[in-house]
Amino acid sequence: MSDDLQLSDLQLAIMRALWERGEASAAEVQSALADGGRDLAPTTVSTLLARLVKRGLVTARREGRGFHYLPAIAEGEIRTSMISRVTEHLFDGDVTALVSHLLRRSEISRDELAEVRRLILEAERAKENDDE
Amino acid sequence: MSDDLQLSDLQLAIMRALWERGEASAAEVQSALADGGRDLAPTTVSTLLARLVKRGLVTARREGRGFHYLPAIAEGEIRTSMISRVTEHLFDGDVTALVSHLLRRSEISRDELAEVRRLILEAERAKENDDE
DNA sequence: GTAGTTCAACTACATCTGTAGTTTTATGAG
DNA sequence: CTCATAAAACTACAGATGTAGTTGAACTAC
Repeated sequence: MSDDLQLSDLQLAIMRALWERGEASAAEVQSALADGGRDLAPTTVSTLLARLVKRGLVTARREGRGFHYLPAIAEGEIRTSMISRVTEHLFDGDVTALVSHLLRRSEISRDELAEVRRLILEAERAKENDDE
Repeated sequence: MSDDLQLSDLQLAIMRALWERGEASAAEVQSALADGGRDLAPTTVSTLLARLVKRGLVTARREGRGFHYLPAIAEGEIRTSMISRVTEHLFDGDVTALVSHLLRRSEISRDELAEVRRLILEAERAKENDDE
């Protein structure tokens, strides 16, 4: 499971634009990126999209004059795969160590901490009802 | 803070070898990688080390016939930087969302959950004594 | 239907990475 | 002092990525 789907920041930004919208034209993606501070030439964005299509992460569908691009993979899958990599290579696969690092290093607020605690308790309850 | 230090898996593997040992010769790094399943030519490892030196992440120190390489950056710093990136680009900077994902998606064991819960409570206590 | 506009397709190129061969240099053995 | 050896330095090259220009095809507005 998980074909090791690692994306660069820029590729991720593009996928995010698509995930948010469901689908979009190259021009729309270009604007989205520009709004996010990455003002790339339209051709650049098209090139990137074409590469993602080639790689199977995005589907292109003819839409009148041009194309519409839609994500061919779920955001959760990418998240899982990318986090796996970090956990694996940076913490020897020890999720606990990763969380520990997050709690210590990040500027995590009191509210966030409380929220995380809630999540944990919830996860524990879920595990209970789940005779593994 | 954090000059965006992103390392590839292979680069990380090398850094890990150095962090574990404090310092090492190219040959030692080569063996370490081989033990970890990446059997690269000695020259390849040297090339990689040279590049890391050039990039300032590793220091080379003459040691008799050859060199000894030592990490010029702490493991924690790399971890922070790489996790930041993931948090930023994959979860819009929302650490809580990242933890939530970890709890739901990862195969996290009951024991790990308990450990994480302990960490949270500890972090909360620490925050208390810390009139922000 | 002719010209302008808008995309997609194709081409280009620098940089980084993974990978390793070849050349040079220093060092230890004899 | 010479030779073998080992390690560093240099060179090479393919693939991925970031970036964008050029070309060609199709649609739009006259």
